Amino acid sequence: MAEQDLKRTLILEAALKRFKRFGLSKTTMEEIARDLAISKGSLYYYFSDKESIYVAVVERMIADCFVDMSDYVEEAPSIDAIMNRYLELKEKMLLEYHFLFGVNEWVKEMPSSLMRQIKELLQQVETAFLSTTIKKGISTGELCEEIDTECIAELLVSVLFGLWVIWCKWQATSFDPTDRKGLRCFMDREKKVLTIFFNGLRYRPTFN
Amino acid sequence: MAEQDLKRTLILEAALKRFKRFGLSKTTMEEIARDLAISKGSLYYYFSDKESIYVAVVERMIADCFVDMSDYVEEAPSIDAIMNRYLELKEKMLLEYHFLFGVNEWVKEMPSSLMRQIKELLQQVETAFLSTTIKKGISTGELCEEIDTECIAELLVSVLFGLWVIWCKWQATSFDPTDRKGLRCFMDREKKVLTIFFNGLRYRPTFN
DNA sequence: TTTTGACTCGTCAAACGAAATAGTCAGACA
DNA sequence: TGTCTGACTATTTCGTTTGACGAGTCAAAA
Repeated sequence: MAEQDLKRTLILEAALKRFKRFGLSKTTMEEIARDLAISKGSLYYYFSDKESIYVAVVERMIADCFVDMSDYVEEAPSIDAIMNRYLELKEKMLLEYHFLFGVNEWVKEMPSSLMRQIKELLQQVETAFLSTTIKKGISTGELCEEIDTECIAELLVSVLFGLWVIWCKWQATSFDPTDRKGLRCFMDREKKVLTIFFNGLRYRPTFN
Repeated sequence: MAEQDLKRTLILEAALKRFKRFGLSKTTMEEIARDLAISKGSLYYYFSDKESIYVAVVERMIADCFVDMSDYVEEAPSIDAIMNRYLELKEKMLLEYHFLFGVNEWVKEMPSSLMRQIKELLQQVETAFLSTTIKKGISTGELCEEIDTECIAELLVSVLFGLWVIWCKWQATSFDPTDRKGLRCFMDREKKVLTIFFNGLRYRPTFN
């Protein structure tokens, strides 16, 4: 049993390496198997299909990334501090996991149900994080008390996601994850939006 | 000369009717000509190509829509009032001109240079409008004085545009402009974002 | 000067075959 | 019994062809 889990983990690690560099559609089961010096059939012994490997990989990755963040929210001195660390994390994620998420595909085509699922997962985690952040802000008196936390967190996630999508789609000819300067510029926009947005949550929430 | 202008106007009106219902790619020069009971060749006497007709149509339409808004900004009692009218206008535009802008295409494919042009135009006008709105807000003391008006207006346009794109792309299976309920829901989000955003511009702009 | 309709040419989408790849399974092995 | 394999099938994807449609031209007519 523990043996099985170990094997699964090995497979996920090998898969991650491939997905990270080539994305979902450009890595084959054959290749993953070859990297591990096993046969393709074995992969199907541990995982029901390619999608489930992919989902597992992404889940692990997201969990890893956000574990630190969640811890940090507890001890952070202020909303601004949380935001800065959040932006750092996001920049690193965009840089490193651009192909894993298959951003290219999201931007061009109609999203497949799998991609919807991944996007849902990512946004859920992000919403949860922002939600606790807002709650913390309220408890420390930094933010206005009358905020519908969940709703606003979700809205903010949408805003950030939208900003990202149009960035990928319109700014460059095709989004180049290694273009540090472009990414910088994008992160700057995100930062500005976050700042204004949170500033807007401090007092007088006139929305209903 | 005036004769020519009249003819051009007639062509643009006929074209608008078609574009509005079927979009750019699904209306042919033949059809526009037929509607006017003239030959296709005549169209090319007045316009160099299909694109230039399309651009002219869109320019007219945008100008028509924003003329009222610009006037209203002068006399409006408050930022909130402007926003409400702006949202009304936008809802009407989305409902009526959804196909004219070819939103479907934007969302799916890589944007063509024509679509970039149209998007640029639209955003330019919208930025100008929001910019004057912000300036007005500053002059009446509603908003903080230290705002980089142009920059923030542009940012806000991006945010709203992003919100719209992801709405079209992810929410429904395919965006249905006649789905009043969905549109309502979307406009609500826009309103919330605008409210929070402008609230964030009132005091303490801690962004640099 | 304006209009026409027959003409060309490029584009795009359906059709199709071939190659690549996901997924299956009966049997081997420990 | 639990794990693994490689040959097998089924499906997806990709490149090519082809035919139709529509943009744009132009010589001639009004």
